[in-house]
Amino acid sequence: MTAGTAEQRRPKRAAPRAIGLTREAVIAAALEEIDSRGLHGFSMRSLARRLGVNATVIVWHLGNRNAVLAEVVKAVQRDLVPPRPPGQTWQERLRQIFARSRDAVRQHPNVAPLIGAEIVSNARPDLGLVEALLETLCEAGFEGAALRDAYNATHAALVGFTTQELAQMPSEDLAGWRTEMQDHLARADAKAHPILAREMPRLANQAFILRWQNGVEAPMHDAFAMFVDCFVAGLAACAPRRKRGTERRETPEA
Amino acid sequence: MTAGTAEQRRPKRAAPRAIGLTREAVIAAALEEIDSRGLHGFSMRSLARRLGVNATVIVWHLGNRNAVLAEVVKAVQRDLVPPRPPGQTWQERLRQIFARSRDAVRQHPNVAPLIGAEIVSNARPDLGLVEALLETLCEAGFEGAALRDAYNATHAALVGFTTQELAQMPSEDLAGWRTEMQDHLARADAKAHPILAREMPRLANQAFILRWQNGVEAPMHDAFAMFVDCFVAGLAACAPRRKRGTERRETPEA
DNA sequence: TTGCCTCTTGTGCACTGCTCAAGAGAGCGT
DNA sequence: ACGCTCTCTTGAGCAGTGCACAAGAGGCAA
Repeated sequence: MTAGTAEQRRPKRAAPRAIGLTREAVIAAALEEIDSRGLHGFSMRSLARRLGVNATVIVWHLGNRNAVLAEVVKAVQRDLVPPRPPGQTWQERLRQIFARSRDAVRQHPNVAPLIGAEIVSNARPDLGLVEALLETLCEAGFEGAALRDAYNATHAALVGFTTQELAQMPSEDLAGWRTEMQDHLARADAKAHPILAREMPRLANQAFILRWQNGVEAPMHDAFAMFVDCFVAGLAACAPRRKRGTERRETPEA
Repeated sequence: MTAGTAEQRRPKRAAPRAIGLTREAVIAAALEEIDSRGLHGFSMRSLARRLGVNATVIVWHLGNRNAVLAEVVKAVQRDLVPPRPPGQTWQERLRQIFARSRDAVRQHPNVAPLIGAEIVSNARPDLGLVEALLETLCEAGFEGAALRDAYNATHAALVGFTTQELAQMPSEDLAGWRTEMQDHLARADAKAHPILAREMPRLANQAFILRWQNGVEAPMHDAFAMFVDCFVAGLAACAPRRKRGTERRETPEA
């Protein structure tokens, strides 16, 4: 409650007490905590312990556990949209944003589920990303309702792949879970699933559903590349006003 | 521990005690509990309360909270792959699986984050789905490493959109969160985000990042349709061995 | 009868998010 | 110098969590 207003009021007055805990310090520590202990191991108390502080003060500064997480997500997704170089096609622009988005999440893989599966991450969102996507899709020829749908499809693709690539591992009994997973694959019925059986050496631990490590230990670079290729090519094919795909964008002369 | 083996051993012996709780009953009740109370509100104790049973017995039967969730996910994803009608193109097949997958999750939206963002959902996975996707992609012309990548891209698309469409709402202070969200959008800087400002009426609560309801209350049918269109068209464009897209599959003569 | 095996219950531990008083200290008006 | 208010911090406490650990109830076989 008071926490929200405290944000802007900060510089007006020096830290009244010795500790001088700030919003920013809490957010930074929270990100560290999630990076090292995982989302499951993150708690208000553990965060407070890291800061050498009583847990209640975090509630006072941020207001809520969800608020802390929302801020962490925001921090991870900072600077997703770089300045656009001249002459960049909309396809290149889209690929650039896709790549940066994945890179950002890969640096903090434990926050992936927040971004992909909890709407909390939308609190105080980065409208710059929205604008950049809209701009790119306008250039591709979408407008009106189709622009909205293309935006949604693009955003889903932007977040969807990485969220799954970095899906959370089970928090307890990891070793047991892994061997159980491997056993299950080894016992797969080759007659019922002939293609799966044939391709198993290439798929085991390298494909969704068939893996026992997530993208942190077993990244899926090639699959991501193909995913982006497919999606961008599909967008170009679906764009109502067909532009020549490789056409350069007019460089602004100002 | 003993729980895993108890599964097969069940029919060997009648329920020795009055209650006669079964694995299946627990899973069904867990799904009901998640449907009605949400994933956040689901706990071993609340599940036990619903079953009129001590919480420890659930641990005995299933072994773990994660195990319960894994079984729930499996139940939701049952029968994702229908028998394939003759003469169905691979594109049609893919669309069919996409549609069924979304429908299945939409019937139990609260489990969406488990499917999309937690690898727990992969425990004892449905290999039938894997085989169906592989078969379809083979038909599209993918093989070898490209087949693997195409499979991964397809699976990411299959789950990614719906996971986000049905992203979890914040569990507490929902009304306050919604008005805050709307205020934030209303205060958007029209000069910094001109396209966003122009399209706002069409985007508000109908687009990712810009909504205050999730897919349960504000479904995104059109966006999903475009997403699938894009992806399938892109796959066709990326397939190494180009097949004529509308070509009918040879009906097996057996 | 004795023993075992399957299922069920209660208790207890360490932990969680969050609320509610109760301060400690700085700055300000008088 | 006095209190006063406002900002920040602390501790205790509540209802809840997942799970481990006995301990028992009842059926079955020897």
